[in-house]
Amino acid sequence: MKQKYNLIANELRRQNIRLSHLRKKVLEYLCQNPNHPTVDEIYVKIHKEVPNLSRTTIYNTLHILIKAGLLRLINIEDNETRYDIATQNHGHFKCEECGAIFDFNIDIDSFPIKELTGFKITDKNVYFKGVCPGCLLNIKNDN
Amino acid sequence: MKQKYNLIANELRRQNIRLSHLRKKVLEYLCQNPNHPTVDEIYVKIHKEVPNLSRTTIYNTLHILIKAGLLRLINIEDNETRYDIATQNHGHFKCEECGAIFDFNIDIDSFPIKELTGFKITDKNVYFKGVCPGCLLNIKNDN
DNA sequence: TTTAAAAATTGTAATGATTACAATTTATTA
DNA sequence: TAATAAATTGTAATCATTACAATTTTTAAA
Repeated sequence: MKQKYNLIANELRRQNIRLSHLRKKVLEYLCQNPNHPTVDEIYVKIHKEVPNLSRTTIYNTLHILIKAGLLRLINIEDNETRYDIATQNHGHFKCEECGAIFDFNIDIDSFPIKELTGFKITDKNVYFKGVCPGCLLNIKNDN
Repeated sequence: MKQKYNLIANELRRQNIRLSHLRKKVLEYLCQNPNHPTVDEIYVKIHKEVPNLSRTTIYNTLHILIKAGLLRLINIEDNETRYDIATQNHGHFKCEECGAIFDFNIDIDSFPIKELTGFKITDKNVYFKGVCPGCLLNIKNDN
């Protein structure tokens, strides 16, 4: 958590992007909650400590982090955008029962795709959907 | 094109989903334009032939096809939802310069992910982003 | 063929996330 | 301390999608 925060803080400094008080808060939240939060989840939490916080600030900060290559935007459902500070090579599984998102390791680079030779690839995403073991159990028990 | 249309029409019949005049139009469009259209692209085209067409009808039809497992919703950007009638196992590459989406073959099932044992997986998606060869060439020539 | 019920379609209004932007506040530098 | 730049706020606009009641069309039965 703390290591990741420091790594990102350093990278921002290197890119001459100021880490203001509110941006620190957002970055702390993202590092402490790597559970792919929505904008609203971030806003509601920080708003408790900073009552006159604007949603626009959250959007601004997230956009800056994305532009700096330090945050990844996750599009699984078309009506909810989520953010992921863990930028290692991994996929996402979304449970359609409880809504939780699970990370899983997958080395996408190990499949060279010959149809994409000559393409410049800057971003690779894998996401699965289905039902997680916990919800599968609940569904069974309900019957 | 025609084969795919017939396959889907049969499956709809099997599921007791009526293929009305407008639904036929939408399905024809999707089969003839497997280039991952947006709702608006579909609407604008069919609206030319059917002037008093409602957008809601397009949404309804697409939802019905998705529910029947015959259409796939693609979320790459968070502000544009696209639809894909080709349901074979393939990935999508989106060019961030020209916006085009390219299909590529990838056999996702060939990577068993041990972290997801016990999960019920119903949907697997892979998408990449970057710049396509055509746009790479244009960028080079502009300099 | 006529009629009643069911399904499809329309069109308007509501929703809700995101963005635009001008005004204000805060931080930085000379 | 003053001048400048950057960050933040808050309201209004945008835009895709959904909700829903009214209307039209289709289906199936009498």
